[in-house]
Amino acid sequence: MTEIELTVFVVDDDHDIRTALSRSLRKRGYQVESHDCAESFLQGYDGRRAGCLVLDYGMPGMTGLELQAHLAGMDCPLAVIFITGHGGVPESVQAIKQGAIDFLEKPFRQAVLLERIEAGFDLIRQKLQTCRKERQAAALFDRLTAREREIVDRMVENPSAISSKEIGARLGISPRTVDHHRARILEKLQMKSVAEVIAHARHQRG
Amino acid sequence: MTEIELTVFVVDDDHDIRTALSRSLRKRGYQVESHDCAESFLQGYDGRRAGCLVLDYGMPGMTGLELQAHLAGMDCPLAVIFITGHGGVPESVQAIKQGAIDFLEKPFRQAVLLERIEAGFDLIRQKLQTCRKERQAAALFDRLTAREREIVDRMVENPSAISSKEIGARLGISPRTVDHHRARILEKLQMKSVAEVIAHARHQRG
DNA sequence: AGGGTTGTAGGCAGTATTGCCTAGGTAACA
DNA sequence: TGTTACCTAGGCAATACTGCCTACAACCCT
Repeated sequence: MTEIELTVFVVDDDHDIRTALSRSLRKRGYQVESHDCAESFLQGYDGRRAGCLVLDYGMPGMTGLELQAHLAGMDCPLAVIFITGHGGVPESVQAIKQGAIDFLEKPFRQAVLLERIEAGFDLIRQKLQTCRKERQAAALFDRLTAREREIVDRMVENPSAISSKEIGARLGISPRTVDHHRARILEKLQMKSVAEVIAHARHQRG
Repeated sequence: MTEIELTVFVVDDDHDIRTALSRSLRKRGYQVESHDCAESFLQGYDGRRAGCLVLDYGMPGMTGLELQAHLAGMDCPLAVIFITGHGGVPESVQAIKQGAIDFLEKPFRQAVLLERIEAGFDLIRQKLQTCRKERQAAALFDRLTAREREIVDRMVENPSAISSKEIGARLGISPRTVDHHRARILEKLQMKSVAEVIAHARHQRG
């Protein structure tokens, strides 16, 4: 499996911290990208690059918390680690509740940050792994035609009425035609039973 | 549906806070139970009573964090709200990561605590609801005999090989006997298709 | 105009499932 | 020693599914 390159994104309005962190992380072999504000980061981020976001909590303009909330809405492969000079308990509570993996008060020891970054990378690797599997499965379903998908939907919605007769009645077509579609569906999804199709589809859609 | 009585458990070594909170909460109609230490709470808690645990973070003996961790291991219907005099950011981060719904610094406004207690109650009501449904479904599966459960397991594990012949071969019994068991299974689970059984079983076990 | 895709539908043979019947063996239990 | 529950397994008939074939109409694209 090709290992995806993970990046540490550093977003902090404090120039000294940015350069210190960047240099230190690069020296340790990390791919680093730093920005002086949330807006600048967002401009260069496409929603697909993966890694850790080391994020200052209190910045002029869009705050770290706002950026985190915005990213959470995009469901992107980033683990957020807050670093803050003045944040307190309520701020940290909200950040963690919103999904940050940690909230460090400046000054912090680099060793702690490095450890958190590694933890974040692990998390993201796992997330990407899961995501990849889901995409593979979704790709199979995408090959179905509209009618075929409709039939899968009927079966998923109501697994107690999956006979050709019942589905045919629901869709107003001949049971024989349902047989036909079902055969295509099993073939396209590379599965051997309707039960398997339903199990997979449910797993995907929740 | 009978509404389950939710309790606010107050655990704090500070006598004044205990009495003030208890009185205030009781006045508002809450069922309150207070303890001066984690051990005392645990002695009286059976793992089933539901509600909110308003928990002091720093107590002599077992700390609030330790109590929370212990309760988390029991998967009990309690929403934990920390209150603390001296805790800081790292403590609050750990508490939230462990599943606390909030972390309030003393002194806090009662209105805030009340709001959080209500949020906790909502959460717990939802959890109980989900739990009830799961138990109902599990109760159906419990009526299966060992052999029947084994057959369900085979079908769940490998939904692409659910024909009587295949399962019979795996279990070393006649396909005809598998037919028999399957019929019993569908009858006992009140379902109409193998696909339905698999979908439900998967949903239950993850 | 021709070719590909999709949805529709039927025939036919082989296989699978289902419901309803019987029936023997074993183990637990009163 | 019965009784009960469970696992086993077969017969038989009705129903359903599967795989292979054909066929036609609608639509889109070239």
